[in-house]
Amino acid sequence: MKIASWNINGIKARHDVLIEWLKQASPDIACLQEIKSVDEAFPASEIEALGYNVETHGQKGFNGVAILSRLPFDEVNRRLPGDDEDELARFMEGVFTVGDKALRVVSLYLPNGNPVDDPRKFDYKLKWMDRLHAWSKDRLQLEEPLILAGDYNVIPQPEDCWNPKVWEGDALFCEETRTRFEALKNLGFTEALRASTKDAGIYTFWDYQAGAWPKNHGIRIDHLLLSAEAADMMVGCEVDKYVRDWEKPSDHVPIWTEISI
DNA sequence: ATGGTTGGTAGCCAA
Repeated sequence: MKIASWNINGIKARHDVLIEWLKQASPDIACLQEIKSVDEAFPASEIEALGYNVETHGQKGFNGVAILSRLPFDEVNRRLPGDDEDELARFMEGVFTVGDKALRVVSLYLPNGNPVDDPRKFDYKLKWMDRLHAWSKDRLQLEEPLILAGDYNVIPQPEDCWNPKVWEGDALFCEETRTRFEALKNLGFTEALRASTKDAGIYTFWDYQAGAWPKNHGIRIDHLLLSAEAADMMVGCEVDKYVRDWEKPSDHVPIWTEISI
């Protein structure tokens, strides 16, 4: 079973590119971020025609996540618990049945957090990470295959960006952020890409600005975290870098893992 | 050091 994550940067602008990628990559489950659409306006018909069930958690203008799945949804849970005031659409969980097993897949869009001197941004990010930690700790007690897929806005290590000096002090790379990402993994998650390769210079995002893509000035911020039960079944993990060269690309590219469930 | 681009939206904000 192939499970993917992709920040598409707007479903309206990316619809045709998404359809083409779904046809070529043929994921069983695709977690999308930054759909930038309310649920009622999400263009689901062509996606459904390719055999996908579509569930969204959107809002007007920005943010918004979705899960596309060939398996029927047993359950959909929207919003990350821990702050009733948080209205931003950044988190949803789909629950599926595969054979006699439950499979849980989360599509998450972790706050960017910049600028770090603005508590509405950076503190919000850190608190959101703390909430994700608490939610994950709880879910792991189920001892089920669980995959946290999404745009984490976290550069885990210096080798995950072109030039670490540029990212010093940035909310994506600073100590508070990286420490929390490490703590999340230490609950018992396996980072799919790093279980597949230790190579430096693998990126999932290249800024639209300043020729970042042709210069390969990228960062690795889209991640798949697997519970032990999912990691035991992992066959591989890859980044669909070729999509960044298409017409009207997202600034992110898909990342996916294959699990033998 | 600075500037650079895209998407959603109708202001500029978010990235």
